[in-house]
Amino acid sequence: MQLVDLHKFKISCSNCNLAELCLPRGLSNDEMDELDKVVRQTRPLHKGDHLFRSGDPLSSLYAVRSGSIKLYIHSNDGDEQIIGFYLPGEIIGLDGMEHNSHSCSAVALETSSSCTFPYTQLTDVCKKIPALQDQMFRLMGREISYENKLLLTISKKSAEERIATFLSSLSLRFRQLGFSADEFKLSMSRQEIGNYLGLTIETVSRIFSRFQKKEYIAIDRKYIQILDRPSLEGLCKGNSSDSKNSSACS
Amino acid sequence: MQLVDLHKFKISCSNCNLAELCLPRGLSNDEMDELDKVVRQTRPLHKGDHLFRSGDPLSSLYAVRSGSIKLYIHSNDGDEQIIGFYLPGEIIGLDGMEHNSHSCSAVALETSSSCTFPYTQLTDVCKKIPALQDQMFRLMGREISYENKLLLTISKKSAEERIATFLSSLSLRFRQLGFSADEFKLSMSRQEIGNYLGLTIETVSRIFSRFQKKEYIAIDRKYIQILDRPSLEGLCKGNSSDSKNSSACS
DNA sequence: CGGGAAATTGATATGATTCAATTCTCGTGG
DNA sequence: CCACGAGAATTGAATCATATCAATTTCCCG
Repeated sequence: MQLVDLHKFKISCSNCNLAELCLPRGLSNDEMDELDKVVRQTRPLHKGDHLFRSGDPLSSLYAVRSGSIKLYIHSNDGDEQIIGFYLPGEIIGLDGMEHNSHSCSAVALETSSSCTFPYTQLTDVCKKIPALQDQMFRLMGREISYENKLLLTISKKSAEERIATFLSSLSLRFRQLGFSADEFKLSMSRQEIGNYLGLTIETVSRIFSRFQKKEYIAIDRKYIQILDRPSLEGLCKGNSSDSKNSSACS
Repeated sequence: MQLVDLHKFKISCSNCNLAELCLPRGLSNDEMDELDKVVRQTRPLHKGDHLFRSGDPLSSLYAVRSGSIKLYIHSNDGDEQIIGFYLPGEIIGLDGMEHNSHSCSAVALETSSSCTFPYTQLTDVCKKIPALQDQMFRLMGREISYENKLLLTISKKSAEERIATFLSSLSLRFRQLGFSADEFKLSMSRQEIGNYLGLTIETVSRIFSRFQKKEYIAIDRKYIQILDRPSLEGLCKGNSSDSKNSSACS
């Protein structure tokens, strides 16, 4: 097999199994062809590789295709805050649309790949395809709602509740991707989980141990199993130790 | 003067002194006329009146015209989290674009007025006017960046730093509106400031007292004066290090 | 005026952090 | 292939920042 054969692997939204979760959601076949003219593949990212950094001009938006990407900002006195962990089908770079330059940085947590949508071309296609504009608005609205909820979690919840919420959210997203909701790998370190949730690494570790002792979860290094979903989701709502009634815990 | 005379006061972006901060930013005169066909006035809101509530269908986006509006969400166990305080020229309702229904509630902190942009009409105009779509994207990107910074503030900063950041941010926004940056009225209660920043009312009160003793500020009930801006801004190193318009905090 | 919510201030409690000491893992090179 | 070293994670003890509890005081608003 020769190098030119790689052309066969040209990224295409029409053939992508993530299309229904991702940018092309809601597009007709013809419209998707238009989007396909714009989308580019990106070389695979290795753990630690940056997709973009804070301050870079906004050349593109990106869709995670495989693996996972973390977004973070830093303050000028050195603090770093992780904004989110992004899984396949999720769009990153939206924050950069304010000033046409990225205000956060994106780094791969593991070997990952992404699709690239050059920004000016993308907005041009949006102008031609109303359904794409609608979807862009939806995605940005989702990002805003997501951060609203995160704000509530960090500002109002105890350490246990934050971690329960984090695990429930991951679990839900894996299910939506067709993976197991009860058993998955955490691609981020305890340090990163703590940073994201406004906790120290020690607190994260202690709470994982506590959850394991209570048999809410089983955790081995990076691999985690949800054993008692009702209890875990009870915690998301703030009920200290009530294992009854559960509901969406995003 | 008769009631019909009120027609004279039909809201119009073309004549609005906030146009450069608000949705019509960057539009030509012709384009602004298109937007004017869509914008509606809303009856004045009194303190405590809701513009919309969580769960309401997204009928419109709103621009604050005068006064101030707070947005908040609540969790299913009753916690409430204030997401932001919105001043004239700022757009609210964007979070509802995910599911076409509001995920947070908007309430007036004082007598306020707003402009209403019926959502379907607005997106239709966006499809006709590329510059308006661009501006919508910018505004949504701004909202996302704003929440990123807030997340950092709440998750990584001490109580003093959070309050200093809050005051600096308000001050900056008042200046951009053409009001005094050094002397203004806090339209929100201590309770609401605390809720917004993830602190209790007692902590907020104590820190205001401390800042006053140190002569960073003078505060009399709702009226506040910035006396020592450098010290205050020294306390809020926590804002994102974007080199562009890095004026004050957040 | 007068009642009640909002704000202030002080004393105490506590959840999470910090400091410290191991233990565990994994990648690397001999 | 194994041993080694360094980072990651765990666990315990002490500390601290902020919350909670409690008591006034202030100041709107009716």
